[in-house]
Amino acid sequence: MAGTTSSSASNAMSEMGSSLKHGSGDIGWEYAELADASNLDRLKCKLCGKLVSGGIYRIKQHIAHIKGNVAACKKSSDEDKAKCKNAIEEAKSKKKQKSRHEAEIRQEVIVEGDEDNEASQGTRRMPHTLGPMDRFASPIDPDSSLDGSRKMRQQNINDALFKQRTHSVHQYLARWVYEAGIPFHAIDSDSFKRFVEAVGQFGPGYRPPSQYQLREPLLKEEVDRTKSSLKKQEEEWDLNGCSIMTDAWSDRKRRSIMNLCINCAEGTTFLSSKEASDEAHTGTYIFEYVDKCIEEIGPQNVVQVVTDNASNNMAAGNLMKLKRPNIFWTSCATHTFNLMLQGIGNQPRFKGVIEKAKSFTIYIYAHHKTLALMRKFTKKRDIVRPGVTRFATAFLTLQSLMEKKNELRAMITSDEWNARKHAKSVKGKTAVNIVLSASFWNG
DNA sequence: TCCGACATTAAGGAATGCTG
DNA sequence: CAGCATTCCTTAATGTCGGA
Repeated sequence: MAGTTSSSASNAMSEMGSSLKHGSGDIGWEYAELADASNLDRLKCKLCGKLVSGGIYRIKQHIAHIKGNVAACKKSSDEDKAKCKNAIEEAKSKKKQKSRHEAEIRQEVIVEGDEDNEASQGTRRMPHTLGPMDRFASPIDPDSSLDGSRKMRQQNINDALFKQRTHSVHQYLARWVYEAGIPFHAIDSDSFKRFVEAVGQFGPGYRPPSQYQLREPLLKEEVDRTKSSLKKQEEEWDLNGCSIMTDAWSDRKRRSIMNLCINCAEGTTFLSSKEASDEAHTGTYIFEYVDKCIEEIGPQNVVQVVTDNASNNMAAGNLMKLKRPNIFWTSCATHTFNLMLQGIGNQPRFKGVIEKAKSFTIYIYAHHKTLALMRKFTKKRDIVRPGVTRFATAFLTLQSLMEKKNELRAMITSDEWNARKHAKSVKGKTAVNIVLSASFWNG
């Protein structure tokens, strides 16, 4: 769609012989126009009419009489030459500036107590421009003499110096972590350690990949690698079979997500997930999704499917039984347990207490001041809050309330509590009544 | 609910590399 | 050195989210 409109637009433009079409303000367009609307690399020099392929850059070279890729334009004036030359130089200097900036950043890096700093600065340029031979050099620094001396020195380095240097590297690392908002635990990951070691082995002048490299080629490589590393698991599937586990949940944006994981003796793998907000989670829907995945893995490998006990899942289970009678449809034990707790919780005797506890905790957490007050009295400990789906937490809440019984009672009878204006509201009073009532605590 | 600051994605274009 | 392919970068469009 977009392609057709843009090409028709460029048609119109080239008819007008205008360079406007290219939103780029590149000066080259003053001297060239598209020779062929469909081929952006094929350009015609406005001065001598020469056809040049290879894009606007070569037009500039053509005008500026820069040899190597195109024949020089015979009709360009000195002014034109200068203009294009400037444009090229400018772009080049811009690039240079960028790399110089980068180099400067590198230069700034001084690892304290690094007495061969001077020496390495001298050689820094060398690895910067890798020659053709570097390709064949061993992954470890090829310059053995330099490398050897450095290694020796590191071994002989005295403790204090070593510490100092480590510290100064730490600082650079920490700054990066803070600036970029890297989660702290990232530092513990093995891949990070490998990375650090790799940089160390590379020596000075390592250039990190660009954003582009990171998100396109490198990512693709990594995906392939991961896939191949899962080969082992797939073999295990073939050998001993596997189970599929599924669950649906809502993320923080209230999007509904369905997950499928595969479990086998080798471990658990995430298989796929699906955003299913706009689909009703009917049994058929779930069944189709799971069935598709079974098809992918190979029906002969799948032993069972594990789900929670929601009725739609049970419906899906029935469908599955019809289509694939040899696959077990198992409901999750935890969920069964959860349902049991829920059943207990619904009995009138517990229900009242739970309701009271709920309204009390909700009140506390609804206002930040009451919350702060509560934390003060309970010494920073929170009350476990009831989740809607996980019924066990209702009981955990009760337990945690019991633990803090005395603190809570002290809190609501304190002056600080009474000074709060919420305390006089209806909800506040209800909360107080709950905590003070013996029937609540005694169940 | 509207705005502004960012983040993410997609597409276009420049630069460069390779080959005959 | 022309022609084509590939890589890289920039820009424009679009999406997201917190705060007024």
